[in-house]
This record gives sequence, C-alpha cells and structure tokens, in this order.
Amino acid sequence: MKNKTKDQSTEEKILVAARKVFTKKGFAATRTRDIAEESGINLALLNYYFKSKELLFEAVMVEKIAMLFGQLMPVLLETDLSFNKKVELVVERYIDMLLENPDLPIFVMSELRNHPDRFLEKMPVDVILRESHFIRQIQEKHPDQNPIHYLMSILGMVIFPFVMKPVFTKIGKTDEKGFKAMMKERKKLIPKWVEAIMEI
Amino acid sequence: MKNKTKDQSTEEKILVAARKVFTKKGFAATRTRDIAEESGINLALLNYYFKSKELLFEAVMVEKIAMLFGQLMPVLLETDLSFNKKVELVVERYIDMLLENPDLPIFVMSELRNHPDRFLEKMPVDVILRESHFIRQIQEKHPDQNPIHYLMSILGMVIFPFVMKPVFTKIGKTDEKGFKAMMKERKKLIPKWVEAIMEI
DNA sequence: TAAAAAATTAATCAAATGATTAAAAAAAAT
DNA sequence: ATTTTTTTTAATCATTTGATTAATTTTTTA
Repeated sequence: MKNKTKDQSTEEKILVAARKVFTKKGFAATRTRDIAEESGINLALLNYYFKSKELLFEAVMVEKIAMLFGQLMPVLLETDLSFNKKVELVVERYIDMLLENPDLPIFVMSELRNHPDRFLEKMPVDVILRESHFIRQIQEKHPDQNPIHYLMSILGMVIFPFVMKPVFTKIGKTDEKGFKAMMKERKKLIPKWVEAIMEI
Repeated sequence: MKNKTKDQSTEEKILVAARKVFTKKGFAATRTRDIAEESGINLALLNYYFKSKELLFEAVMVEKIAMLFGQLMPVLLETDLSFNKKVELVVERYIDMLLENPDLPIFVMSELRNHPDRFLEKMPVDVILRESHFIRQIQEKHPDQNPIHYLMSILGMVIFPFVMKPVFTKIGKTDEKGFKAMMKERKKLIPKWVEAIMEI
C-alpha cells in the first residue's frame, strides 16, 4: 500500500481495459481474461485488485452512470437561467460528452436491464423529477401536462442518434465523420426545435 | 416431419421461451438451459430443433428486427399521404407496437453491438434513406438540411422513452400504468410537435 | 400389428471461465 | 543487509455451459 504510483498504475491499467471491454461487449459477454489481456496483466491480478468480476464491473458502471448524469444535473438544478438557455447548455454539453463516449447510453441502458435494482439507486432521477428547477420551468409553461414529456423529447433528440449510430454509420450513408458533423448541427437545431415545441 | 401440430407445438414452445429469455437477458447472459426450462422441454431438444444457441438466437433476432421495421416501412414508402399524416401514422402505430414490446428497442440495439455485421444487413435502412417518399418530403420542406435530422428526432421522441422506461418506472414516480398513459398522450403530442418543428 | 421414423430424455463430454493457491519477484521497512 | 510486506505470476480448481450421444418412447408408415 505504499508504492502509490505503481499501485495506481496497474490498478488504473486494469480499469482502463475494463472500461473498454465492458463498454464494448457488455458484462455477460466479457471474459475477465479479455480484460487481463487488454491491460497486459496477469489474470490473477485482476482478482487481487478488484476481488471479482462483479466488483470490477460495478466500479466501471458507477463511473459511467456518473458521466451520464454528471453533465445534466447541474444545469437542470440551476435556478438562475432561463429555460431556453438551459436547453442550449444541456444539448451542447451532452452532445459533446456523447461524441467522446458514443456507446455510453446503449451500454448503461442495456446493463441496467440485467442488473435492474443494483444501479437504479445510483441514478438521481427522482431528484431531477422532484427538485429540479428545469422541471418547474416546464410546469410553468405547461401546467396541464406531464413535464416528463418534454424532458423525454429533449433527451430523445439528443441521445437517440447515438443509440442508432451503429445502424446509420455502418450502412455507408453516414460515416464516422458525417455522424460527428450531424451531431454538431444538432447542437443548434435542437434548442430551436424545443423552443418551438414549448410555444404550442 | 409429419405430426405437424405437435412438431410446431414444441418448436413453437422453444421459440416462445427463447423470445422471452433472449429479450430479457440478451444473448450472452442467456443459458440454453434457461430456455429449455422456460419452455419445459429437455435441453437436447433445443439443439435437436435449432442446432445451436446461435441459430436459435438468429431466428429470434430476425423476428425482432422485422417488428422494428415492419411497422415503419410501409408508411415511409407510401406516396399518397401528406407528410403530417405519415407522422401521425408512424407515431401511432409505433407506440402501439412498442407498448406491446417495450424492450424491443434496447434488445435489438444492444445485441447489434455484439453481432455488428451479422444483422445490419437485415435492416432496410438504406431503403428508408434513399428510396422513401418520407425522406423526399422532408427534403422538399428543408432542402438545405440533412433529412436524417428529422427522422432521428421523430424516432427519438417515440422510441427513447421505451429505452429509458426501466429508469423512470422503477423509481416510483411513474409506474407501469403511468407509463402507458404517458405514451398514449405522446401519440397526439409528437405529431403536433413535429409539425411545429417542420415550420421553422 | 410390425417395422421404420421421429421425438424425447438422461447422461455425459469438452471447452470455457471465474477464481484461488502457492511460489517467485519486487519493493519497503528495519 | 536482512527481514517483511507487497506485487506478480504460473498452475490449477471447480463450476458452468453449449453440445452430443446413445438409449427410450412416441408416432407414422406399410
């Protein structure tokens, strides 16, 4: 527990590989040997540092969930910004983050299906719904409607293209570069669309 | 190959169970024994009828992909309907179908990640993009923009709530009934929103 | 009804896989 | 320098898992 640099180095090496392999293949399809090989360490070291596949996965999953909500929360809770400004910020930051982590949504959502209870509690969904200024702003504009409708639509327009990315990229119509360009365009389009939707 | 009713009965029993288990747990996390138990048949029968886990999975996957696009295609290709009418139809039919098969999108998309090339070819994405009247109608209204933007937004607003369903239901805010009610509301909301978006 | 074919089962195999152990190597402490 | 602790490795274990086999039962055919 002394050699801090090297400790962190191997532990981090394992984590880096685990992030990569788990994210790409999912928990069930990932073999601990894959991670060991990817990180260039002995298989036993993985258990030495992380005790089990489950615990290593949990470490990765917690990080990913944090990424998924870390960007979102501060903006949604902020009380000193207009609704439209918040939409701009959320869309811009989220698309930037997802361009760096394209398979984050599909990973988190599909793993959530297999480990239902374990990770839901780590998601601050009730905070968003019950305490966020953003939801309150929606309610002011549309007191008669469920505010989740609008949150869903915004997130759907932002996140869904990343879920569909494998479909639309591999086909050849939209390549990797084209996808990135499209998502950058969406940064400007989505806020305008949302503005229009809210006016109805 | 004669006793047709009973043949189909066991084969169908296996398929029913396979649909259920594969959809719930994904390919990698599914054990052939799970399917055998779920369908109340001997494990060897599974291989007797479907040769391998892979082939059984492929049978299920093909069905699911067909469901995912079967609804969509006819409407998108239709040449005798207005754009707005098509949006109405797509949204209505798709939401109805997804209410019957809530985990269809997350299943297909996450499996696509693990079997990338194998199933992409079974998706008529290029037909949608290159030959659909729907895309042409979008291009007429917005000649300067990539029509995929609008397709993505429509599908995102429709499908994304189903991807997020486990998150928003388990929390307690929106229960199963609430979710269904919300999606029924969206049948009317989304077409109005799309109409507004297209006017910009 | 007897023979042939098809369906079903129990038992088993071989490979894969998560995990452990015991020994060796490296680093830290004394 | 020597001891102790920490890190790393190779070998191995026990279990799981997809698949097969050989025997049994059921159904079909003749």
